[in-house]
Formats: sequence, structure tokens, C-alpha cells
Amino acid sequence: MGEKSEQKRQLILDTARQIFAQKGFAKVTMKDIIDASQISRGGIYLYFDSTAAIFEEVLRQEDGKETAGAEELTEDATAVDVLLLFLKEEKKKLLKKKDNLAVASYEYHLAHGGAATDNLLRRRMKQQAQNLAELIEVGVANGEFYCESPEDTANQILYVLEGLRISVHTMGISSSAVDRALLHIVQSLVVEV
Amino acid sequence: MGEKSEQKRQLILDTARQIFAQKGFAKVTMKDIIDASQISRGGIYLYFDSTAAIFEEVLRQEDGKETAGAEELTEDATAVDVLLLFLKEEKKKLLKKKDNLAVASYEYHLAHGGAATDNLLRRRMKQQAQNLAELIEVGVANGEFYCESPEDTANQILYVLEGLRISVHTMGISSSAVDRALLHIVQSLVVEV
Amino acid sequence: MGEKSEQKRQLILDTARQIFAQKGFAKVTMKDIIDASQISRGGIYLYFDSTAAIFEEVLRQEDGKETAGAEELTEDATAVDVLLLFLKEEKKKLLKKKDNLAVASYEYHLAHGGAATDNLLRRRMKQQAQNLAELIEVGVANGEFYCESPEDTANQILYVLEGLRISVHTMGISSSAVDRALLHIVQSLVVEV
Amino acid sequence: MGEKSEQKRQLILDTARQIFAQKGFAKVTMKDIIDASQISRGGIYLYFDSTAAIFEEVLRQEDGKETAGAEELTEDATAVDVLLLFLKEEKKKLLKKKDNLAVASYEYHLAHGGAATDNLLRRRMKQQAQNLAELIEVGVANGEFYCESPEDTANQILYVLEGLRISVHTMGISSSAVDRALLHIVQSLVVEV
DNA sequence: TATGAATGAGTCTTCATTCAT
DNA sequence: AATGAATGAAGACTCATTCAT
Repeated sequence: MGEKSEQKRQLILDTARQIFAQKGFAKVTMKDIIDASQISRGGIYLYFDSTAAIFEEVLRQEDGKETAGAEELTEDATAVDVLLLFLKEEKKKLLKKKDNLAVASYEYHLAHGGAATDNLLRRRMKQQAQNLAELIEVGVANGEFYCESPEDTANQILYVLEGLRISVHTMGISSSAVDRALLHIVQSLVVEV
Repeated sequence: MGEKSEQKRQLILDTARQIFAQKGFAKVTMKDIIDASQISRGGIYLYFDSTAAIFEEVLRQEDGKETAGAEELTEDATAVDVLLLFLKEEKKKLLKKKDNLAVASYEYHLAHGGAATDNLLRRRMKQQAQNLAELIEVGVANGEFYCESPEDTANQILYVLEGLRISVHTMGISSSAVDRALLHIVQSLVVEV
Repeated sequence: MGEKSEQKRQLILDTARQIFAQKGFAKVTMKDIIDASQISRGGIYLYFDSTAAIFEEVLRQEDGKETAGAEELTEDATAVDVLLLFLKEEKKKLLKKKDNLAVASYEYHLAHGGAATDNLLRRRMKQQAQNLAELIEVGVANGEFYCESPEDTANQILYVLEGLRISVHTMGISSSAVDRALLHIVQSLVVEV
Repeated sequence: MGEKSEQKRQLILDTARQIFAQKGFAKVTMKDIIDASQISRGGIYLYFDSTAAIFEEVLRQEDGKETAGAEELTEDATAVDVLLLFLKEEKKKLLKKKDNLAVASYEYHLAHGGAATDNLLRRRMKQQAQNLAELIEVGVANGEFYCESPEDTANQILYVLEGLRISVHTMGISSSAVDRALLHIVQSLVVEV
């Protein structure tokens, strides 16, 4: 019982995820999700109260997925290696057209006020900043990086990434522009040989 | 007549501007603008076809205003002075709550696809990047700044600003976080004395 | 403009009145009124926000009508004549099946809390009590009636009428039962010859 | 099983009774009763077809309770004593806010047409009228009351009570207004000393 | 008997847009 | 050029009722 129910709930979420990736958040209606899921008009309200509630759950699951992954490096990877991998991954996420919730996420958070206490975006950014700062510290200790304030630098990198992401979707900046920006990040950090 | 007509058009734009600044773009309806302007339900269509058309014009006028201003420095201002003033201004724009079209602009551009050829946002960013790059070159020549690639650095600064702007509205980052980020920009650029 | 608009408004009210008389208040939907009036789904909201708003206006107009009328007696009518006419009129209203808003009125006032300050029902009952008390005083002065407290008696008569009215609609009491009750009122008041 | 089943049925009725007392009849949904009882969405239909069916049963049980009670007088109570007690009880029922099915009962009977053959309300009123008439006859025989037609007077008293009851809920008449009306009843009946 | 997920009809309400004046 | 009444499509949501288990 609970199991079947859970399956349906997940079906709705998966379907909705696709729709949000296609249409963003604002334009998506309950009807869109109803028509795409195999559920009735009234049935969806057994699971979710609104598109916002659905999207929040989609984001939560997304967040769970993200935290996982990223174990593609060998033990003896250098800090530079890790940084490059991180940026490569970020670039991929930045530029991918399909299956990208970025626009929906922006629309949702813009519409629902960024100051919410349970803001996943902010929590995640803090986590990333910490990880990145640690990486930079390691790199500095190794002599790979030159950096006076790892924490500030980590944040700056994340702001650049965030700036690139929103720019991709609002200004249509090109893939090569992203490349140059990411390259510049690396260059300002890595000790020239 | 043409003049009266023009006045009415401008009245609509000014009124709409306020509304967009308050409510963003997505939530604003024709009715909102009609009720606030002194125009009839049918009459507004003589001037504009949609909220999007109105907002585009608002943005266009906004762009005109921006290009002006910024002459508050004396002739003998140093590059550092100019940079600091620029960042101070940007910070002010970043954080102001009232009369801020940022959210509306994001919502509009996210909804209407960032890839439009006549994208004002992108055009303006390019212009800013050029100005900033020139400033940095001057600073480098003066020995005020240390920078290997003024162009890339200029872009990076703008991406950080863009990242900060969207973060303010989606993550509710604090004023002090903005300060730190801006300070870090200056520090990475200015030659330590 | 205002005139045509006013006509439409009145058309809605007249149509709605019929429907309320047929179906009571609770079961009537906006759709019922829309379908019966010549107005569109959205159009009705230009005039009224809800069935309650419409019904309130219907009642208000009804109240206006009631205050009028009742000039069917000659100058030299006795107090008994007036009382008998009053009771005859009330009986007619009590028992009529068509064009009777009593059920709707009960449903509305039961659902919307009887304690509203602008309660038309209460205001009207007070007015009636006053008129009736005056009539009884006249009758007493004439030697037609015997009554120690005209005011209390007037109220009692009105409560009996109210009791009869609700009983007609909730217990289906018969016309002859109403007759007996009204007759008893007269008998307890009129001095036996 | 039959017993367990009966318990569940009664549980539904008791729960529903509370809800009807709170919300009246019209606004109560099956869902309300289901949520408050410990029964499943489908399960309730094994016992009752509709809120109306439930309410009818609630009323039937209520009727049973009422018939009981009222033995609080000693053997040698006078007719006046009995009348006063009766009116006191009725007043209490009239004015109590909690646990009062009056509004629900009105809503139900108004919506379901008062003419039903099995109308409990009418049956009960007849019973009360008979009892009251007998009491008055006793009082007249005792010389306590003056009354020419005990039956009509009994009915009139009941109509006044009914008029007061509906007025409490539709006009919000005050406790003191009820007092005056009841006092007037007694005064018109009791032989002045 | 009992469950509770699922259904879909029905209602309310808003909005961009049209059109007679 | 201008008005504002009117339209009807579209979306949100609720609820009684059914049905597979």
C-alpha cells in the first residue's frame, strides 16, 4: 500500500522534474503535471498541494543526488586535479540544455523570496564553499596553489560560477566564454611553473 | 495628439516600472498596470501588446539612464579610486530593495530565453567589460594594479557581481557577504604597498 | 453606459431572486445564476463577488418593496380591521410556495451567523414590533382590544408568526394549523362582545 | 461482529453529532466525519449513504434522549411549577451555544423539505403540544391558570418558542429578549393573585 | 467487512483580449 | 483614439463515490 503509493509519488516527481527542466517553474501548471503523469485531476492533491510543493521535493531529491557522486579520482590525485575535475563538472552542468533545472530553480527562488530559512541553495553553496576552501588549503600546503585567503577565494569561485550560470540563461553567453572564465580561475590560483 | 499620446505611453511605462520593481515580472498582469495607470482596459493595447512588450521598453529606457551618470570623480582620480567607486555603486544597486528591477529582469530573461539576439543584458555586460578592462589596463600602467589579463579579470569581476546579484535574490545572502566578496576583488587586483 | 450596466445588474438580481426562491440559498451556485442570466462566466464577477453578495442585494431590494404597500384600508378602518388585514397578509406570505425567499433567507442567515450588525431581519422585526405595538395601543384606547403590555404582545405575535414560518418550511404544518394559530392571536386580543 | 459493527456505527454517529453541532448541517462533508471518526473513506458507506442519512439517525437518537429526562419535580408540584420548569429548560436549550443541533436541524429540514411524512420535528411538536395542553387543563382545573382553549394556547406557546429559537440563530436576539417573551407567556396564562 | 487510493465531475475565479460605441 | 463591458479559455481545488485488494 504505502509502497505503491510511494511509487506513484515518485512517478509524479520524476514526471514533474522533466517538465520543470523543459519549461522552468513559473509556467508549469498542475494540469501539465497531471496530464504527463498517469494520475487524475484530483489524485495529485493526495500527494502534493501545489507545483511549488512538488518542485521543492524535486529540488530536495536533486540535492541528495548531488551530494553523492564525485568519486572518480584516484587516491593520489593532486589538488589541481581535483579542482580541474570540479570545474569540468560544473561546466558540464552549466551548459547542458536538457535535464537542467537551473532555470526552474531560479524562477522558483526568485518568486518565493530568497530569504527562506530552509533555503537549499544557500545551504548547498555554504557546503561547497567549505569543501572548496579545504581543497585550496591543501593545494596551498602542497605548493600547488598560491592563495592568501582560501575561504574568500572559494567564495569568489562560487560567485563566478553562479554568475556564469545565470548569464548562460539570461544572456546566452557562449560555451567558449565559460571556458575562458574557468581557465582564468585556474590561472589565478595555480602557481606558475 | 502625437505628443499627448507619447505622454500617455510614458505614463504607462513609469507606472509599470514601479509595479515591476515591486512584484517582479512574472506576477504582473495587464490588469495591474491598467489599474495603476490612468488608462482603460482596451486602451493599453493601443500602446503595448503585452506585459513583456512593456517590460522590454522599461528595460530599454533603464539602459539609457544607466549609460549616463557616473561622473562624480575629479580628473586626477586614480584607477583604484575609479574601481572603488564602481564597486560601491554596484554594491548599492545590488542591495537596494526598492526601485530594483533585478528580480523582474531575471524573471523576464529566464522566461524569454537568454539567447535573444537583441539581448540588452549581454550588450551591456560587454560594454562594462570593455570599460573595466580599460580601467585595469590604466591601473596596471600606473603600477596601481597587478594583472596579467585585464580582459579576463574584468569579465571575472562582472561574473562575481552577477553571481552576487542573483545570490542576493535567491539565497538572501547578507550585506556583509557582499562586502567581503567585493573587498576580495580589490585585494586580488591592487598591488600591496 | 452606467445605465446599461445597471440594467444588467438588475437582470442578474431578478434572475437570481427566482433561483433563490426555488432552490433556497445553500444549493445555488454562481453557475446557476450565470446560466439563467444572460451573462458570461467571468462577467458576473464584474457585478458581484459571490452568491452571498447577490443574495444580500436581493434581500435589500426585497426589504425596500416590503416597506411600501399595505395601503389598502380606508381611513376609518378599526384597529381590528388593520390587525386582521396584517395577519391575512402574513398568512399569505407564510404559505405561498412560489416566489418565496423565506427558505433562502433562513439558510443564508443560519449560515452567516445571525449576529451580524447589519442584520436586516432583526431591523425589520423591530420595525414591525413597533408598528404592531402602536396598533394595539390604538385598539386598547378604542376599547377594541384588551392588552396589558402592547409591546410584549406585539413581540409575541411576531414570534408566533416567525414560529409558524419556520414550521411551515421545516415541519410542513398545514394551512389550517396556521389559521387556528392566527385566529387564536386575534381571540386573545379582541374584547369579547 | 454485529456488535463491533454496532459500536463503529455509534462511534460515527457520536462523532458526527459533535461536528453537526459545531458546523451546522450544510457545511459538513463526508470527509469531515471520516477524518474525525476512526473509519476509512470507503468504510463509512457500509453504514451510511450520506451526511443526510447520518444526520437523520443523529436526530432520531436525539429524539429518544429528549423523551427521557424531566423528572425533577416532586409529586406535589403545581401546574405553575411544571410550566416554569418547562420554560426554563426550553430557554436553556434555546440559548446554549455548544452542543446545539438547532442550526443543523434547521438547515437539514429546510434543505430536505419540511413536508416529509416521517418528520420527527412535527411529531415531537405534536407530542409536546398534547403534554402542554394537558398541563394547562390541569392548571385551569386547579384555578392556577386562566385559559379558554388549552390546546390552542399550548400550540401558541410552542410557536413562540420556535420563533424564539430561529430568531436566536438568524437575528441574534438577546438572552433578555428571550426572558421577556417567556415571562409574557406565563403572565398571560397565570391567574393574577 | 474494511481499506484508502483513485476518479472525474463540478465549482470558483482570474485574465488577456475583443468589440460596439 | 479611447472606453469599459463582456467574453471564454484556463487553472486551481474539492468532494462524493467507486473499486481493487
